[in-house]
Amino acid sequence: MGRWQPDARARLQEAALALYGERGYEETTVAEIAERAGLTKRTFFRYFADKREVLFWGSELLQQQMVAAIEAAPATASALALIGAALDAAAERFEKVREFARPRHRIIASSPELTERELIKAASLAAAMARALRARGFDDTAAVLAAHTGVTVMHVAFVRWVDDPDQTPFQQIARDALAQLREIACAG
Amino acid sequence: MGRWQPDARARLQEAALALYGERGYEETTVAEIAERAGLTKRTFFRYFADKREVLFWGSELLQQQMVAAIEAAPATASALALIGAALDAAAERFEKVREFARPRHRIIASSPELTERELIKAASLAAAMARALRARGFDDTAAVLAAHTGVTVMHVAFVRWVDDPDQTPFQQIARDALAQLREIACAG
DNA sequence: ATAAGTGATGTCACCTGGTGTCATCACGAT
DNA sequence: ATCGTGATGACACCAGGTGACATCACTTAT
Repeated sequence: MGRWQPDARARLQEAALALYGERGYEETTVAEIAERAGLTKRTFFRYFADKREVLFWGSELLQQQMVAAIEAAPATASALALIGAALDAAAERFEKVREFARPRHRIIASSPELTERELIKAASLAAAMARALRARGFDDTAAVLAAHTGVTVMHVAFVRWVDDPDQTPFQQIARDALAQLREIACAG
Repeated sequence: MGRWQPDARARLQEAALALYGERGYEETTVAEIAERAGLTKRTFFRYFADKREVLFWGSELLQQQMVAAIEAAPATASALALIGAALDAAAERFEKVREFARPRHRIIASSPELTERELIKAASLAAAMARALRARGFDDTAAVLAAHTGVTVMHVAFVRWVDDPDQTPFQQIARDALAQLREIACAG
């Protein structure tokens, strides 16, 4: 083994998740996270842009998979069908990280600063989905509306899923929510 | 005139808007804003919780008016009709501040930090609208979906409105967007 | 085998956002 | 004239974040 332990990034993530959970986000210091990981504050900021980002590393993966699902759907698909395909992709990803999703979500929900960061990630996801929809011929307004709507449905479903005692699959919860949205928009 | 010039808050807001516009948000220091307003850094933080909040003071007014519009609508109104009423209220408010809306929006869009703050304000608005919808008998999921959808439509319309060379009324742009959303959700 | 180079880390100094605490001063009330 | 009150200033301090440079293990060329 060399001078440096491997997986510095993963160690920092684990340390941060643990400390944020134990003592709260605001009460945790970057220096403490780094120390717990056997590193220094300066090194923390070489791996993560700021104190919040350590909880969001890897969130581009979800974005990539949802965009890919939109691109891969049959050419005849409606906007709502494309959103459904993206949500199925999200379901696949979420089920894979179920174990971490709950504590992470609890931490984020407990801090306005972290909630802000999550919201801008969601906005970035929506923008990426809108690009994919535009690329499939939808006009700008329709693409943006559909993309944001999809992200909203995802978020609503996520909150229900992460605290669901029955462990209902995300896919089912999301599909129900999407159907409910359709009712709202088409009724009256 | 006494020791203190009046309207310290307004002076701080003006100074901040001017400096953020001239030199950029990140490049502007709270001490500089305070100095331009004839005050000190400490006093700035007595009026505003942080460097971002100075651009968002008064945003509860929009929320109050949109919620009030939902509460005041006829009892038979559908969820979509209630969103429409809320958007009309937003239109009224936006037209009143048209002059400031553009430079302020430019500044916010230029800084991720400020965008984050705007997003959490939007989320708070959506939560308030969802409460109002629940109070009118909608179940939780429907209320949250409708409220977020309304905020999305508002935002899409706002971005078009603020840069529209024809100065089309916000109300019209928002109504068009809402109709387009309906098409998306009900088609296919 | 030794020297040079490379990449990850540590060290240190520094700026700025943000807060707690106490002093100060103008004003109104007594 | 005195006293209280509320807004402000002054000052010290902490933590997030960054730039610059030193350090050390490991690799590669000679």
